[in-house]
Parts: sequence; structure tokens; C-alpha cells
Amino acid sequence: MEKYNYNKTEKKWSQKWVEDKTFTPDLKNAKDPYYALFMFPYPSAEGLHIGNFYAFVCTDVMAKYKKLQGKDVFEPFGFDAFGMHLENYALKIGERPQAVEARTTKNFRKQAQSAGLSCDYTREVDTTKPEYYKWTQWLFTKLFEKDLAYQKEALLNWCPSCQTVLADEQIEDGICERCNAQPEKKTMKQWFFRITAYADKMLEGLEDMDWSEITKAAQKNWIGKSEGAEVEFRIKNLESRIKVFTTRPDTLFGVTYMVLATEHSLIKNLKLRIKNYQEVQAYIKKTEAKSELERTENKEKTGVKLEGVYAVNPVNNEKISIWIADYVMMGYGTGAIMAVPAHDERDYEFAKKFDLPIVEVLSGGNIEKEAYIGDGNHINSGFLNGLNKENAIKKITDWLEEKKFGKKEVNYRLRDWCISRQRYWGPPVPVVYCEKCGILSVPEKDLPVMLPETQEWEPSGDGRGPLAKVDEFMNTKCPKCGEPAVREADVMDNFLDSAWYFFRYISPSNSEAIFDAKLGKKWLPVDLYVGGNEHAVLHLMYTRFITMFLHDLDLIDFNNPFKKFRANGMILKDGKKMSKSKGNVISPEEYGKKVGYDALKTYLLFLGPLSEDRSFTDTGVQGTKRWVEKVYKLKEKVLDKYDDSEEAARKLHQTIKVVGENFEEQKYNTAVARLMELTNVFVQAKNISKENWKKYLAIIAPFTPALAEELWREFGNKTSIFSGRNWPDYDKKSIKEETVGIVVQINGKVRDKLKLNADISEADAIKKAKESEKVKKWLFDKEIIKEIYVKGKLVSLAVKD
RNA sequence: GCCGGGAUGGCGGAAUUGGUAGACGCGAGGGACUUAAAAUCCCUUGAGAGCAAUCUCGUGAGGGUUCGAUUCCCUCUCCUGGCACCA
Repeated sequence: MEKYNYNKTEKKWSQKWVEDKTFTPDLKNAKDPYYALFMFPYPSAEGLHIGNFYAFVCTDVMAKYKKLQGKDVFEPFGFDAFGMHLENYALKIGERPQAVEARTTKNFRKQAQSAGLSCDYTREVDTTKPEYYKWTQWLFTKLFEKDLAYQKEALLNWCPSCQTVLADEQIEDGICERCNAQPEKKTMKQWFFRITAYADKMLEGLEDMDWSEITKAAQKNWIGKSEGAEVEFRIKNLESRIKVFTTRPDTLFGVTYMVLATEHSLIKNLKLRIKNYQEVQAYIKKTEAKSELERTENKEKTGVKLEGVYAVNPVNNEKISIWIADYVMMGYGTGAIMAVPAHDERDYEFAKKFDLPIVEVLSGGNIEKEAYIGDGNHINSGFLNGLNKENAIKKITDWLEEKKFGKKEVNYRLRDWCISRQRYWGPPVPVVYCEKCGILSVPEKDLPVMLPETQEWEPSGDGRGPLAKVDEFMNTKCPKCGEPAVREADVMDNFLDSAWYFFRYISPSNSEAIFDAKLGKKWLPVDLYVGGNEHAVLHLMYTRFITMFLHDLDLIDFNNPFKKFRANGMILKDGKKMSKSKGNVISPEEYGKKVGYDALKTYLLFLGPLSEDRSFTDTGVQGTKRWVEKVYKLKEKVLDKYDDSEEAARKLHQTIKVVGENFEEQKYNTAVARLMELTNVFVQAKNISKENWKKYLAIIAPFTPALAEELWREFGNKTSIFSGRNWPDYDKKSIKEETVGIVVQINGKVRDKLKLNADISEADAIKKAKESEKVKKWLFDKEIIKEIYVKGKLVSLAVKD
């Protein structure tokens, strides 16, 4: 018998499936739609990465399973090709982004297609194409209309290496996630999306979403909701007020001083009143010079007192000092705090250092040792005395509201999304500045605002995007009054491109609307989405935001874009993280040639549960390769008419059942194991009936599509195994075993195993168990105090002397 | 510090959600085939004791509930992801 030529077979079928449009559904007439989606790739120069590929495979195997069940499956493919990733690479090799894009997408498409994925390549989406980014820009204009896109002056992260501002989400551990450079803080006027308007909705929505816990937890932390109160402190003899946010307004009686962030606007306003203004200025300068990293790493408290000004504690009218210190951040709350040194560790340290008064207001702590936030009852707290935390918070909040000193307040860590980028490779912000009419968004009929084919596309570093230098682009007419006007020179963040691409897939060439409403109703939201969890707070948050916005525009009737989202774990090579410098990068193309794509894909799924990191080994992948070859050899045993053994038939039907169940839970690893078990049973069998062979091929087809298709056709089928409802139903009768293994336990320890009739009665089972010689030995001279029977599983006897 | 996820043979990992721990695969050892090797096939493979039937121990550690715990509860250790001088 000839050895299985997987390269030849896989090539043949992957091409034929594309030619025959086997995986191109009729979106309009589909009766039972299933939308399977993987995170579309950024087309890197290195080609398809195993991490990307793994997410594809996790989606693809489900898509094929659903297809075999007779569903209309849509698994689209496209490119996230705009953005700094590709642009930085283009800069590095000195080529135009357009040229790089054309080359890398071509390579990616080829690689994906040869892997035998069940993608619909006819509805490809590419974010860099004008027919796509027209609608990215359209989204901006709609957000602008609803006041959800706005311009503001803000302290932002400027990456000196990428020469652009970045969103907060793009800073990881204080450095730029793209290039690892240390970002600088710069005050700049930029475009923002008011994502904070949806903070609560996004938080609430998380609760009943079928998404990976790890992803939901990351989003929850990122939104960072905390409930408390806003309190206003008067400044003695002045009109000014200091507003603070606190989660513990009940500790107000313990406030002995206040601290402002160095960037707080009040400092300038009080310039004339602050006696040591020079000293204050010097401290501010020193703080500004420190990077974010230095500032948070060095937790030694520093600060300067504002001499000559005092605040008044609203609860007891006491005069308290005001300080500036770098442990208070401008970006959170109001940029000012009320300090309760007795019950806050940081305030305590600060008070100790500068010898400030400490007033205990909660019982139960040990103030000599350290500060604590306790749940003890209130002491030294005036009208709050004797109350516990919850009641005191309620009472003081009511009191503050009544006296107009403050109010209940919710604070979020989440900040608005800065979408301006001073770069070339992105969709231009569709805005026109007119001297007469002000700031206008470009009307829909004038979209897209085309990205010009300029020669000077490198970042300029002067704080403006390269487009600022392109006169033909910049100079335009005001859409309202027709007078000369200028365009916005910045482009939009790449994460906006990818925040809505799955809407576009269902009607990629629609020039009338962002997506076809009728098809949307049928196909959206996405049934299954798989991708890396590094996108938990970037892509996945923005996607939810845009989806909620489209809902508010009445274009859709759901808020959650993905019914089910699963974050896939990382693929490690021999237990280590892959990297180019270590030279241990796994290329799917390489392994596709070496062991075959069927074996590679099966191995990736077999390695472990989808969500966990798993270690890829070269010897391990041989295992699935052997399995593929073993399956191929089985075909010699197939007979047109054959009476399969009861055991083989039972195993087949049990496997059909359990593999189906595994699919519903994305437990692909155990599904593969079950299929291998079944294969081992068939290897032992004398022959296999054609009827059961076909069932067998159908259930391995999601994992080894080329192999299954090849064998399927060899046995006389004229159409693809994926062209109809070929997933078999399991036969309940065949599954049932006549005899079952019953375990007999004495005091919880297994002492014998019996083969008994499956529907034996409880009394008979216990009787049989007691009759066993082995069991008798353990029962000798003992008293049975309890008898338990678990149907079909065990008899458990509890004994004592 | 707070919030997620986790810890099972030499390795990757199973275990019907309280019922035979270690499925499946890798690796290792032994054997068959071969002049030889590779490939393939067969057997063994958690640890310890025993000629053996068999027994004891064993799911990060320690307690608890239960006839019975990898699974539930409490305490702790370590690994990992997110947030963090967050007020």
C-alpha cells in the first residue's frame, strides 16, 4: 500500500475548495446561519504566525463541525493592514506602506488558503481600501454628530520613537507597546471618543456575556468603577473650592490635611496667596522631570506645603493645611485628595514624614503600628459615632448633599479614547476647519477623505501628521459655506479600523451603507469569536463601544457583538516563549510541509485546552502525524457490506456523541483523544463497514479535512464531505452497554470490581457485592453500618469493628 | 494591595462536575521485522513492598465535611494574567 502523500492531497483539496466555493455561503438565502470569526491578522512581513494560526484553527474546526451539521457557515477572512505596525516596518525597510501591504497580504492569503481553512475568500475585507475606510470615517462623523467625538487639550502620552500620541491602552508598564520607547507626557489638542459615556453599560454588560473569564476580568479592572462621594472643601477666606473624590466619605472627621496633584489648576490660581510659590514651582518642575515609571516606582513620600492657604473641613470647620505631592495623580478622580492618615497607608506615611496630625475615627486598629482601613465602628466622628461603615457612609453622604458640601459620586479609571495619530498610514480624520463655520465633519456624500499618495509620508516629529505638508490634501472647501478651509492632518487610530470589521464582512462591497441591514439581521451578532487575550482591553473594548454606538443609531438590536468569545492561550516552543532572536519561531507553513496541515492543526488542538498556554514540541507533532497515517491505512479494511463488531459499533456511536458534546464546549483536546481511541479500536477490528466508515470520516473531518475529503471521495462520493449534512446521529441503542463494571468499595477503598448486568436492581447489586470472595475478606468480623449503590457505577459499604 | 486563572506521572494533559486518579499523546525501557538503521508492529511504564495473588502511599501543603474528595468548605505556599501611590 502506498504511503499517504499528505502534501499532495492537502494541496489538491485546499485549491478545489476555493475553486468550488465550498465554503462560500449564500448569505441571503441561508436558512440556518452560523458566523464563525477569528481575529483578522495584521499582515506582517514574516508571514502567518503560529499564534494567529492557532486562533484561526480554533474557529475553523468549529466552523467545519457546524457545516457538517448542515448549517450555513460563514467564516470570513481579511486584513487589519492599516496602522503603525505595518508603517513602522515600511519605514525600516525604506519602502512605501502601500507596496509592503500589497506584498504581505498576498503572501498571507496564499498561506491561509494552503492551510485548508473553510474561509470565504470572496468577501475579503481590507481596512486600507477606500471602500472600507469610507465607513471608518463615517463612524467618526456619526460619533461627532452625537457629541461622542470631540477635541480637547489634554496631557497625553507622546511616543518619541513612533512620533505620535498614543491611547492609554497602548501604554504597557509605562512604555509604548509597539516600540518599547519611554513615552513623554505632552499637552496637546487631540481627537477623543467619549468611551466613558458607555463605562457603566460596558461594565454591566459583562455580567451575562459568554466570554472568557480572563477577558471579562481584564475589562472590569480597566473600567475600574469605584463608588463613593465627591466632597467640596472651602479655602479659608477665599472663594475657591477644592473638590475631592473619596470612597470613604465616612472618614471625613479624620481628615487632617489635603493634597493636590502637581498639575492641579488651583495652584496657579492661588499664585498670589501661596507664600512659598517659588518652592512650590521648584517641586512641580522636579516632578515633571520624573517619568511616570520613576514616579510610581519610588514610593518614598515627598511634597511641599502651600504656605499661607488653608482649607476648611466641612464636618467640623477645622483649619487644615494644603500640600502638593506626587503621590496624588491628576488623571484619577479630581486630582486632589482629602487625607485621612489614621486609615490610609499612603496618607499615614506622608503624615509621619511631615509630622502632620493623625486622628483615629474607626475603632479596632492599632495606630501605633500602622494605618488601616477598618470596618470598626466610628469614634471621634461627631454625629457618626457608633455607626458601622455602611451606615456611616449613607448618613454622611445624605448630610453632604443636604448641606451642599458634596454628593454621591461614581468614579471610573477608564478615560476617553484618544484616536488622533500623527502618522500617515491610517484613515484621515474626516474633519474640516473653516474660519467662518468652525469645526465640521465631512458630509457622508464627500466620504471617503482619500489618503493621498504622497512621497513625504514619514512622520515629521513636529507634533503634526505628515499629511500637514501635503497642500493638495490640506486645502479644501468648507462643506457648509464653500469658502477655502483646511483639513485635519491627523489620521485615526488603527484600533478604530478593527473595531467594526466583522460588520463589514457580510456586505464588503456595499457602497450605500456601513453594512447591509437585512443581512445584518440574519447574520449578526457573531456566534463564535476567537483570538488572543492581549486584545482584552484594546480591540475588545473598542469593539463593544462601537457596537453599542451602532445600537444607539438603531442599526442593530444588540449590544454584545460576539455571543461567545474565547481567548486562546499562547503557543510556546519547548516551554519557552517564541521570538525571532531565540530562533524558535514556529512557522505554520514549515510544519505544513513537514507533517501536513491536517496533522499540525490537530496537534495544536490536541495540546491542551484552548484557553491555556501550551508547549509545542517537534516530537509531539509526530504523534498526530502518525495518527493521520494510521487513519489512511484503515481504508484497506473497508468493505461494502460488513457486520461491524458490537464493540466497534458501540465505540463509534459513543465517540459521535462525546465529540459532539466536546465541540459545544470547545474541548477540542479531548475530542481528538476520543477520535484516537476510536481509531485504535478500528485498527484492532478485522474490517469496517462502508456505512460506519463514512460516519467515521465525517467526525474526523473538522480536524483532518483534506484526509477526510480524500477518503470520502475515494468511496464513491461525488460531492464534498462538507457540502451537506454529513455529521452522523448516534444510535442510543448501540451506545448502551449490557454489562457494566461495578466497583465495590469498603470504607471508600476499592476492594473489587464486578461485571454486572446494566439494569441490575440495587438490592441485587449489593447482594452480589457481598457475595464476592474478595469483599468477604474485608467484611469478616465487621458490622455493616451503611450500604450505598450508585446506579451502574458502584456499591459502597461502610463497616466498623 | 485588589480582582481573575491555575498547581495532577519524566513531559503535554484526562477524569461523566462527589464515585475505579493518570484517558489520549509524547518520551523512556524491552521485544519482533531488518545485514544494519529508519519506519512500522507488540509488550511494559505514578512511587514503594512482594516470587505472586495482593497491599501501602499518591492530584502544591495542612485541616474539615462525607461511606467516599483531584472535585465541596477553611487556612496557607507557589506560579500566572489584569489593575494599581486609584484616594
